[in-house]
Amino acid sequence: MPEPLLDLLWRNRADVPVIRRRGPKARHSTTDVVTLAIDLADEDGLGAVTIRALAQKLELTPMSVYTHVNSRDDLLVLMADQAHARMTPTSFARSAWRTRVRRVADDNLALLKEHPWLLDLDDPRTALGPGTIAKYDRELHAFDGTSLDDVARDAALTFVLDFTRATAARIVVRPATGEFGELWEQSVAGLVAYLGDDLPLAQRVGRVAGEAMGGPYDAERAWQFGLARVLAGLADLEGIDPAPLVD
Amino acid sequence: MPEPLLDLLWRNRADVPVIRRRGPKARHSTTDVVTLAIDLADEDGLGAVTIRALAQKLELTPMSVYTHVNSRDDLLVLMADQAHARMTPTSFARSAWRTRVRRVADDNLALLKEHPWLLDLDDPRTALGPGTIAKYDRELHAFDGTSLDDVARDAALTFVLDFTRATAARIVVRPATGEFGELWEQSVAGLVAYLGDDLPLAQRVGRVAGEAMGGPYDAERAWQFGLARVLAGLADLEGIDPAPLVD
DNA sequence: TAAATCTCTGTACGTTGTACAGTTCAATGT
DNA sequence: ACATTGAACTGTACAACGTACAGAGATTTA
Repeated sequence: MPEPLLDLLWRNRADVPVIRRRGPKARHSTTDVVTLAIDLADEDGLGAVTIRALAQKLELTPMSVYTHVNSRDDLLVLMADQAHARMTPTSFARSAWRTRVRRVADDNLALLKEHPWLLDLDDPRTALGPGTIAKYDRELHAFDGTSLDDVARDAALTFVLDFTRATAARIVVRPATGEFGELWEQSVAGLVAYLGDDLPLAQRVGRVAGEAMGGPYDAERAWQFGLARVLAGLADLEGIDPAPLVD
Repeated sequence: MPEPLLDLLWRNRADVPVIRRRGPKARHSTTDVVTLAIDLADEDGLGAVTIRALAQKLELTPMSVYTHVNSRDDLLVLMADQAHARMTPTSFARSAWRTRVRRVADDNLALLKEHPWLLDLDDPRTALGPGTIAKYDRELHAFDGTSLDDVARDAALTFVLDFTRATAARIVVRPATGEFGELWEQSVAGLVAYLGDDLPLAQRVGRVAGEAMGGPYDAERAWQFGLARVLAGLADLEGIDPAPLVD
C-alpha cells in the first residue's frame, strides 16, 4: 500500500528518504505517475483521468496504479500540487504592489490556461502540498510594503485569486464551435421567439455582451476590466495609494 | 420522448399549451420532477441526484424518468432555472447603486446557501431559461443611473456574481467536523513537521487566517472584506462617486 | 374499430472506482 | 543457506452509474 497522501506530497524532502524497500523495484516513480496523469488531463480534461487510462499509459494493469496512489482523489491532489510546484512565476523585481498583484493574476491566468482541469478541482487537501504552500508564500509577498495585516493580506490574495479563477473559467472553456454551435444557434433562435419583447434590458445587454464575446478581443477586455476593478478595490483599502511606479 | 430542453424550460408560457396529448396522462408534471430533484440535491448534494434515486422518489422505474427529461444533464439545467425563478429578491426600492449591488450580492449568497449544489453546476445552457434570464434582467437594473454602458454593465454584474460565487463556495462547503476533522488535524500536525521553519510568511499568515477561519465570525468577515473591495472597485469606475445614500 | 402516440416498464450494456485474494520478487533475520 | 517479510504487481469481481432498446398498456384521433 502506498504512503499516506501527505507523505506522497512531500516525497521530495531531503529527510528520511533512503530506506531501501523490500520487494521488487517500482517500475515508475510517483512523479512519473502524476506527470502522466497531468498529460491526460491537459489533453482531454479531468474526465480523461481514469485509473484505466492511466494504467494503459504506464503499461500497468488498472489495479497496479493503486500501488502508487491510494485513490483517484488523492491522485488529483498530487496533480494540483505538482502543477503549482512547476509554475514559473514572473519575478517581482522591485515593482510596486499594484504591479506585483498584476503579475500574480497574470501568472495564475497562465497556469489555468495551461492546466484548465485545475478549474474543476476543489479539494481542500491541496493546501497541504509543498508546491501549493510555496505558491501561497510567494504570492503573499506581493503585498509586502502595504499596510495590510495578516488576516487582510490573506483575504486580499484570496480576492485576487478568486477573481482570476472565475475569469479564467470563462476564458478557457470555449468549445462553442462545431456541430454544437449549430445546436446552440437553434436554441437561441427559439429563445428569441419565447422572449418576444419582454425584459428589454436583459435582451439588449445580453446581445451586446454576447456579440462582444464573439470577437477575439473580449476575453482580454473582460480580464482587464475585472483586474482594474480588483486593483482599484484594493487601492481603496490602502487609503493613501502610492502612485503606481511601473504600471 | 420529452420535448427539447428549451421548451421544457419555457413550459409555463401562456402560448401554445393546450394541445391534448394522446396516450395516458403523465403521473407527474415536469415541475414535480424538477422539484423532487432539487430536494435530493438540497439534502445530499448533486451527487445524490441520480436517475434511480429520483425515480424512487417519483415512484417510477428509473427508465420512466426519461419520459420527463431527456438526460440527467438536462435535468440539472432545469433545476438551476427553477432555483433562479423561485429566488425571492430583495426590493431595490429607491436605494443608491451601492446598496442595490449589495442587495444583489446578498441575495445571491442566500441563494447559494440554500442550494449549494448550484456551485457544482456550470452548464452554459442555463442561460436559456426564463428564471435565469429574469434574474439577469433584474440584477442588471442594479446599475441603473450609473455611467456604465451595456458592455461594462454586463461585465460589472459578472464581476459581482463571480465574487459572490467564489466566496459562497468557501462559506458553504464546511464539513470540517466529525471524524474527518481528526484526519485533517493529523495531516496538519504532519505538515508542521515537514515545514519546519521554511516559508515563515506563509506559516504566519496561514496560521492567523486559519485560526480566524475556525471562529464563527470569519466567513462573515471575508464576505464583508471582499464585498467592500468589489464596491470600491466599481466606484472607482464611476469616477465621481455619488455619496452612498442608504448605506 | 383501427391507428397513432403517449406513459411507463424490464432487461441489458458499457464505464467507472476499487475491494480482495493472490503471485512474484528483493531485502532482511536467523 | 534459508525462511520470513513486505512491496509491486495481477486477475477477477462488484456495485453504482447513465441510458439504449424493445415492448406493454392506455388514451385520443381518424
